[in-house]
Amino acid sequence: MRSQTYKTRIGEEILRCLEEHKDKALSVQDICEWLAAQNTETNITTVYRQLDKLVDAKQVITHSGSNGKKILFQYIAQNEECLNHLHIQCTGCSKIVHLDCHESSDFTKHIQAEHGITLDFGKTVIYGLCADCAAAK
Amino acid sequence: MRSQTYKTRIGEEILRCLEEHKDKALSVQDICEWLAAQNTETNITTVYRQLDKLVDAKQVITHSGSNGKKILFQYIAQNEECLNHLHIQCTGCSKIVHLDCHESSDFTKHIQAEHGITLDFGKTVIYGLCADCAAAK
DNA sequence: TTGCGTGCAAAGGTTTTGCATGGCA
DNA sequence: TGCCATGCAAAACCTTTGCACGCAA
Repeated sequence: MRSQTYKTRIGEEILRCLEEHKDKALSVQDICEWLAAQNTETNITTVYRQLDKLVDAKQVITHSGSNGKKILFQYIAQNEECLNHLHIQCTGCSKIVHLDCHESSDFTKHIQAEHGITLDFGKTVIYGLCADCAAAK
Repeated sequence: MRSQTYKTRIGEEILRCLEEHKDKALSVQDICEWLAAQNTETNITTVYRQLDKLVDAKQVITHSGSNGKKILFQYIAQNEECLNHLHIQCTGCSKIVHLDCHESSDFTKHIQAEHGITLDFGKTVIYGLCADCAAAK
């Protein structure tokens, strides 16, 4: 349990980075480089630790990437709404699509009712290719 | 491009291991230990290389685990049928459920038609808690 | 002043690579 | 015999941890 949290420049910049890339999947490396480009050089360790705090505070959700090697830190969940629907990430442009339509919630209910499984939206990322990337091929 | 492939004892044992655990997610470590238990001691490097070949040959699909650290090697896709439906892994017992019902294919079609995204079944694992594990809590 | 945040270095774990040797065809 | 497969060691990579110092409150 964390008793208190200080507000620091780096912490705020990381949040800003995540907010500005809400629909993109970022790696820790990406965040570090973005910070550097903003003249906020920092150690990668600090990024990891800040992200841990943000995850604790439920402001950010983390996943492992489809490549299996690097963990990708994803979008910011402002009022936890992202914990109530599925997400798709385009394997081409790594854009995130939020599935908050009712067909998806029907699907979720079906999984629950027929297969007995309660989905974990915070851990799941569905991969696919978006129309733009498909057209670009 | 691989010009040829030899059939070796270790290669066959790894396939057997995957077949016998079709509904479980395995780590490379797990496979190694299973082999050792079958009196087929081997180097972990060999397992990695065999799995690479199996992936090339589309006999196996690999994913990164939900924890984000270890890659889990999953089931074997005998005639690629697993590349045509989604999979759910229980975060409790790591059992794999194959979603080959038509509600799922309706969902897939919806994603395609309304969101313009073609799902990548080979890269996607949906996470959730199965009924047994939920009851055990 | 107190104690969390940061940076650096080192450790830990997983996966990949290089090279010599072994084994299938 | 010709190549691919294997084993061992080392390297590469990502993430975590320890410790001293800096900085917010």
